[in-house]
Amino acid sequence: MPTQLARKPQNSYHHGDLRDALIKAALREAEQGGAEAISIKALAKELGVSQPAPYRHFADREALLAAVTAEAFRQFTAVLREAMAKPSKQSKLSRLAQATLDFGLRRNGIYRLMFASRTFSCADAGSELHVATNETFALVIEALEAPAVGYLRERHALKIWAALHGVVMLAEQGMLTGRSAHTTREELVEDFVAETKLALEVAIKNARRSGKAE
Amino acid sequence: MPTQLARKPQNSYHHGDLRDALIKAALREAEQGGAEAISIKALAKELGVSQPAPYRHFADREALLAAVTAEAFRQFTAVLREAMAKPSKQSKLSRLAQATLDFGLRRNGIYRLMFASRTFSCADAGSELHVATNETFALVIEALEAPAVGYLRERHALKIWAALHGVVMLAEQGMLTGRSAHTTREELVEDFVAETKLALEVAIKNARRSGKAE
DNA sequence: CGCATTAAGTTATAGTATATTACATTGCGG
DNA sequence: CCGCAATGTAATATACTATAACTTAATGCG
Repeated sequence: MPTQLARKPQNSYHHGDLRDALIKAALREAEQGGAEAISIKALAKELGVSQPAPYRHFADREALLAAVTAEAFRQFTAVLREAMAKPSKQSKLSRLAQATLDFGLRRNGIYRLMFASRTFSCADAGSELHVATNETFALVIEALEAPAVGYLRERHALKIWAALHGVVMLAEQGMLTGRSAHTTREELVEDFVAETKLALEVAIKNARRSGKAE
Repeated sequence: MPTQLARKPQNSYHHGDLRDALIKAALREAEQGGAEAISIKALAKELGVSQPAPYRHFADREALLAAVTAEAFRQFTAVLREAMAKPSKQSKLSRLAQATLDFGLRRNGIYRLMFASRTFSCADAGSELHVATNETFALVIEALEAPAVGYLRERHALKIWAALHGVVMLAEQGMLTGRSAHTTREELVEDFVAETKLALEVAIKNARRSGKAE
């Protein structure tokens, strides 16, 4: 028998909270195999309901993936927030960066799911998924620990995010290992962190100077 | 052995060059929808052969994807090489970087296929796919226009590659547009190019100094 | 040249997935 | 208590991967 949630009636005709259970179970499946490992049929069987039951809660597979991806982003954000909160010798940005790498590699199936491209660009602007990613991005900006000077924070947040994303993606498929045995992933990430800090500092100084000059 | 026919004998029982035709047709399909858009069945129908025919040339779908991905990497490498070859005011690295962005966005389905993670890590070391990616990486190193000093070139090549990859991936799914309307993708890429040049220059200088000191 | 061998197709079929339709059950508000 | 919407089930259509068993064409060798 599938592991039921303790929340609602176990033996009843209705599941009780199928939608939530589907998302959680799908996340477990995606942990290893990414989005491809998520099968509506398999999830239904695991949760002890008929195959069409999930379609009461999600229009199609894409809709389920979008919800799962949003939940994954929320968990990601929570992990980053925790990493940034705990006291450490490292800077906030460094902790966020290393936590990103760690999340991306440890939970690589989920990470791949999060950036699987189709789901995000198909979702509309106000959607649950967009809200979730915005929160993640806000955290990256916060990690910069920089004052708001024009659009500089956003720009550098985008840059470090892109760079981290690239490292995680290349590392995930083993394109890093073997190319340069002398450089670890962590070192690459720390390089990007250092360059980001430096570039941001310089940019802010320039912006202030030209701002005063006006 | 007779040289392969460029065109298929249409009336013949045998296709003539089904393997190659499959790869080319699959690339066309992937252009829009990525790896998911590649269906053995659909390809067979399009090429006018029975559904199981492709299995004479590829053990399973994964094997086909690996071959298609390798071909995509070769095309990618060719595009980069061309961009680097033509005379320009820009540096080689800048041209390679912008060409990467352009390829990644214009042919985004193919680009996603190339970095779809599973195919690469499943292939073994000497495979066609690994050879193809190694060639791409060699081109990135070449674009740095730096002397070989220890593992510095490899390291910085990895960094710029990861950064570019991150920009392309985020841009592809629309995670860049809307976040910072003031910064274009091209500017982000150029930023990374500039930082890479600077960092590499400094690193080489340091390495030479400490090398002489020893 | 005749013939075995093999590469490269074919039809038929099994297995699994998504998704739709029509019907059944439950619990809740009026 | 009744109506009804929410949520489940059964049955089914469609699509894709993959295998098995058979057929055809080309090749190489005595």
